[in-house]
Amino acid sequence: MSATRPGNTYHHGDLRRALVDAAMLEVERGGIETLSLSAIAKALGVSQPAPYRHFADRDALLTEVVTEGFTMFAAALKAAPRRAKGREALSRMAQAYLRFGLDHPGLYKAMFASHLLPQARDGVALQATASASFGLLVAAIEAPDPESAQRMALGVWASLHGIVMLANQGMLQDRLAPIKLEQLVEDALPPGEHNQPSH
Amino acid sequence: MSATRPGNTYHHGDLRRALVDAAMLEVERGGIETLSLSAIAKALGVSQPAPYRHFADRDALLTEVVTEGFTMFAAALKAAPRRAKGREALSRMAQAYLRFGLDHPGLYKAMFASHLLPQARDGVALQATASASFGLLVAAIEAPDPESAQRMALGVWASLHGIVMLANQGMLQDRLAPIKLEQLVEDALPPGEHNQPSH
DNA sequence: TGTACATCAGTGAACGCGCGTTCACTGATGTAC
DNA sequence: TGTACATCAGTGAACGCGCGTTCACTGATGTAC
Repeated sequence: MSATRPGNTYHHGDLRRALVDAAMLEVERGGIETLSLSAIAKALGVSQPAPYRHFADRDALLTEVVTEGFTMFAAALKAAPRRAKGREALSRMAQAYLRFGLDHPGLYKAMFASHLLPQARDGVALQATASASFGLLVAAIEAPDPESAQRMALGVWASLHGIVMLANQGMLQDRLAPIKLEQLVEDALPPGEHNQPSH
Repeated sequence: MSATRPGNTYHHGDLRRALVDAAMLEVERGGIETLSLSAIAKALGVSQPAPYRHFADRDALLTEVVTEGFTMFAAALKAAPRRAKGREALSRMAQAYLRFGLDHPGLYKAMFASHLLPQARDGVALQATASASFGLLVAAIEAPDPESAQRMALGVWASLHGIVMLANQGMLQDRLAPIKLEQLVEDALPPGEHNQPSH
């Protein structure tokens, strides 16, 4: 009866968990459009209406998937700088951003370019979750005042988002030649104090 | 019998043209996912299978829409600099890019973030069309050598793409405060010779 | 420990829907002579 | 100009499909006494 369902081992075991995992895989494989509740239920060896015991509808399951995506994403950004500080920390965070986007193309697109985020119902909660990640970026920027930091962070975010989306569309591979995506990310960051050499 | 169908005024008038126009409107309104051949046919007062006289399938119609989108896009970029040269020309082109993206959210997303571009069948032709626009961007960049120009253009492109996509998702409006999208675009460009003031 | 009951995660059948697409056709338009 | 024919853009009916979702149900699990 508790909200967190401690040891939920009913009939199936933990269908809710299994649904979210399967949905996440499907979002990665085929994107958000092709995800079908029926197909997932069938794949899990469960009847078609079974998912409705755990999710009000298709979008509710998708929202859960995307929410978990944002959590993973924030964790990746947070962990990236390790002990580094200042400009180096920002660089590592940006590279972690790129890596996450490339490693999870379907999930990333579902998070940042689907109908879920602009939606009235769950969009607000998702927006808040997404904002946490953006906050990490702002905090990693060194700027004279908060407004500059916000502005620079927006620029960096847009760049990273563009790089990830274009790369995942396959639109950069022919044009990169010797240039690497990592270098493109580095170029997108504000210059460091000592104008450090590219690596 | 000519390929261009000179005065095609058969039964409907010009169903092909009408289909593309209606599809473009639908892509703008509801995006690429919700576009339905049947619905469009019905809306045009024509039977459900009529579109198949002009397009092999749904994707063929969508490809046509996106191709026209790229043509409009390239024209907008090309026209933007007017008589300006150098850095000012680049700035105007970038602002035109932003404007196009904001004015045609559904079309822009269909062009740059749909399944069509990475597709084997028509993707190649589309990629070529898209490349023309990117070429305009490269040409507008002043750089010591072609490789630098390419690299800088990729950076600018990614920034613009990110700004457009995030803005159209509604993810920037709460964060911009006094910052304007146009300013964000300006920030994304390489600095000019005289470090000109922002306008 | 044993029994009666409440809860609730699953089932099976069915719904209405709109979709993309195929088919054989019809009838309007264009063309050759 | 008139007729016979070819072309081809449309129609009407139908297909199979998978979808999201609702419903009344069943049977396993958990709980109170």
